[in-house]
Amino acid sequence: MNSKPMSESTEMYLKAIAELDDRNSVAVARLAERLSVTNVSANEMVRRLGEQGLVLHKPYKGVTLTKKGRGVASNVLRRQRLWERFLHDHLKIEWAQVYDYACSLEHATAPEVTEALAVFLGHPEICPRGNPIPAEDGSFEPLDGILLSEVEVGTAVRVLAVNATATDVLKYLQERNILPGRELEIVEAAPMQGPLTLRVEKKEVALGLSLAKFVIVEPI
Amino acid sequence: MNSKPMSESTEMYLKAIAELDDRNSVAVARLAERLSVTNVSANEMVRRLGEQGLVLHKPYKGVTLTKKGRGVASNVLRRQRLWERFLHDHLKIEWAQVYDYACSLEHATAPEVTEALAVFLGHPEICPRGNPIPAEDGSFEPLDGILLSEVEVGTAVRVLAVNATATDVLKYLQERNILPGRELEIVEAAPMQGPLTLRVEKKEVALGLSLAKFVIVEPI
DNA sequence: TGTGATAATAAGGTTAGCCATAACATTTTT
DNA sequence: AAAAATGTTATGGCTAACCTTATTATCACA
Repeated sequence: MNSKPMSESTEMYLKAIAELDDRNSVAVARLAERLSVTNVSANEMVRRLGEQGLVLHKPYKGVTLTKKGRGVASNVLRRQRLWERFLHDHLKIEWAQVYDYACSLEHATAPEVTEALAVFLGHPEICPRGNPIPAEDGSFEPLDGILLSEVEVGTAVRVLAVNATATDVLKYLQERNILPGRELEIVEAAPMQGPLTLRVEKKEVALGLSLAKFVIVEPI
Repeated sequence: MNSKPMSESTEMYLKAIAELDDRNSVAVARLAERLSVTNVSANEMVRRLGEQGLVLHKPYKGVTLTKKGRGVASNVLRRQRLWERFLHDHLKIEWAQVYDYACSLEHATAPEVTEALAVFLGHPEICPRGNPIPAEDGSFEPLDGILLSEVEVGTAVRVLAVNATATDVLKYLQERNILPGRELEIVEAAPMQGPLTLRVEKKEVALGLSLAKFVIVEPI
């Protein structure tokens, strides 16, 4: 086993790559953006991660997790999402804030605690945001849904997951009832990358395309 | 409110002082010992804490928490001990390991999470090691017991709390059933700072004086 | 094919928290 | 009161992650 403790920073980078990754690679600039660091810092860190064999960086082509890196990332996601469940279901913390609080806890959680937590929670399979919780061995089945931003006008869909992580974005979506499990219909899509108009819970709401990219849905 | 986030290191120092403190002051060397850093490092850190108004350091006389420092320390202890309760009562984690795991979690816990946890746990008053859990405002009533090392031979006592923090020490005590709530009798005290012989749960066990100093008891 | 946008690297700086070694100050013990 | 033990400060060094500014490399498109 090569389970030397990873630094918090390392874990955050690997997790961010896993969260952004569409099974392909992630631009270092996207990474920098999500982690709120400069491009230069992200590049430095990516180099370090590469030296540790956690990622593969092809300059100008993006970063990919190695097998080892993916393992660590799954593990982080598992801890993160188990804590999300606990905070939401048992501590009754507001949906939009759960991600953020869980994020702090995840780095402070030993394997034994993680597994005890999983048992306590009854081995949940998805987190409050709708994402699958990786198993202890890192495996999980990816959601098969499509981005809300790519749905045709007139379609009725059900929200599978919300992939945003910033609390303010989550709050915004929560206020508009765009939450896992809810059903909605695309009423209109404004031209020129304009906002969508959705019918949610009998009300019409407008949603910018960039936010719609955070929402994963399936047709119903 | 002066609640800028304290660094993990700062929290650990303040907590250590609070845990060692007999309402008086703590030698910097004791602090260094408990935190496993060199004396030089501890002195440096104490200087920094002094500059922030968290402690008072009288050279050669020890460190004392200021009002502000004590407030922060109480807060850390509250988080620590609430997590201990959770890990022990709900996650069923072994008594001796709870302190250590809780220690990592405490630094990653926002006030809102702390209070939600307190509610979830039903506002417990003592941690699994027997120590009082400070209230949200930092107040708590100190235990009034005496050190096991100072009890007269022949006395029967009840364990109130175990003040050790190192997992191996806790394991050692756990194996010998020296746990909060247990009753025991001092059978013999070897001369020259020698070990105590105790009767615990009908068995006799020997316990070195330095370990006995971790155990707080009350006569019965 | 050249040009503007984007990505990467180079160079030098900052901070917190640690380390070792050595000198100096004080307290405690003899 | 001197010696031994202990505590403190001074110096100089280290590391991980960040930063800024400037330069260079590559890509993508007109």
